[in-house]
Amino acid sequence: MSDEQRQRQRLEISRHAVRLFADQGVSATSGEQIARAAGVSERTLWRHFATKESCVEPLLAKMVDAFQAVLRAWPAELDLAEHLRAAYTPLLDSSSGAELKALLAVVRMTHDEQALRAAYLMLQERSELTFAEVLAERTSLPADSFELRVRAAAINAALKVATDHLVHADTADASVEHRNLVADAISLVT
Amino acid sequence: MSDEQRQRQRLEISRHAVRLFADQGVSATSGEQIARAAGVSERTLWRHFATKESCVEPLLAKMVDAFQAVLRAWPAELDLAEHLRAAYTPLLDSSSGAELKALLAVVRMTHDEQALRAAYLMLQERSELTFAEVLAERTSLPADSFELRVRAAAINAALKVATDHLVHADTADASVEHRNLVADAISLVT
DNA sequence: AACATTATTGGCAGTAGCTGCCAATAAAAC
DNA sequence: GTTTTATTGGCAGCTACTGCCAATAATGTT
Repeated sequence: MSDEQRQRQRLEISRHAVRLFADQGVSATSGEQIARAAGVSERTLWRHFATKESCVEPLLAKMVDAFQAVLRAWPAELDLAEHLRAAYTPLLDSSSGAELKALLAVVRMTHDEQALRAAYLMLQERSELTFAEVLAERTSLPADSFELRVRAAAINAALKVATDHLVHADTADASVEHRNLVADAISLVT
Repeated sequence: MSDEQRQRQRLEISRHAVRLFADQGVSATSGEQIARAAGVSERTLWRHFATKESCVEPLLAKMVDAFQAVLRAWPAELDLAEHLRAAYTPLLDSSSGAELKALLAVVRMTHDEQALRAAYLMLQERSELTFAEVLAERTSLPADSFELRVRAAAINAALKVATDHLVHADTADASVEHRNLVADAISLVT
């Protein structure tokens, strides 16, 4: 229960941080500002996040979770790309349109602010690990095998490129576009 | 010419930084120490590197360069994995055994020190871009195409996983082992 | 309901990574 | 040999972050 509270608070802080980052830029936003906006002392802010850039993590993690859920629903006998095209509508489902816009805004910001990009890549690598776990359940591969890790990394990389690509030319319906890009990318590496 | 001098100095600083990092750990090493060890003022250190972690970049870039050279030598009609198995001995050629050990030590350190891992991932992403350029020359794919970027990302991810895997169980002849791991990994995603 | 215990928070002081600014020195151009 | 230009160093300063202790809130016990 206590842990759940903590996650909620982290997400709350994350929202404020992302809004400030989007409004003023990352480097122009101080930890003090984030703390004040979130109604918390600076000291506890740093207890929740190691760096100010990592404040975006809880929000981004929602995207990762959504994708992970799709992976979990993947029947082992089907082609992954096809499954994605059929079942991948998680962002529209699990979050409001505003939230999706915020997510894309963060990813877009990572292209200008180096430190934020680094935080983004760190999160991606964590997601790679969870993808590997899911893959281990859905396939016959051993959980700690080299092949599994490579495949998880490839899927992760495909997801990253697709997301970056979408962010640069964002269309009317980003969610549908993202689904297709991800499916295309993954069909190339599997 | 001036730029070449600059690169040399960066590499020189990088060596000292890596040695200090390996000896005392990253967080226990201060920018002042790095500067003093490299015989340069702290101010100019920060002119050369944006963060102390990024001091490892010039050294790591040598590994990337080596791999890139192998990619460049890839005949378009051959299977990439086979080509790698035949032609991939760059680390032994281009650098001394001590330098290879230093490289692996850095990669190993990235697993304990978060900030260093972030710097490592940033470098990897830069290498992804250069891989894409080389691929554009060696294949018939358009230089800025989505498919090309996905393939470059997959190769990059495979290289990363293979390197990480090697670092955890380093054998007597790391170079040969690395060649095989990279070739295996890439054959899975191409 | 009152009290003891434990976890979470805040304030304060301090360290260190980094930046801007100007003077000093070195390199290059002429 | 002098003017110009690029590189370096020193200093001051900001802020991201940490350790430490007190305060408050949450939780459990009787």
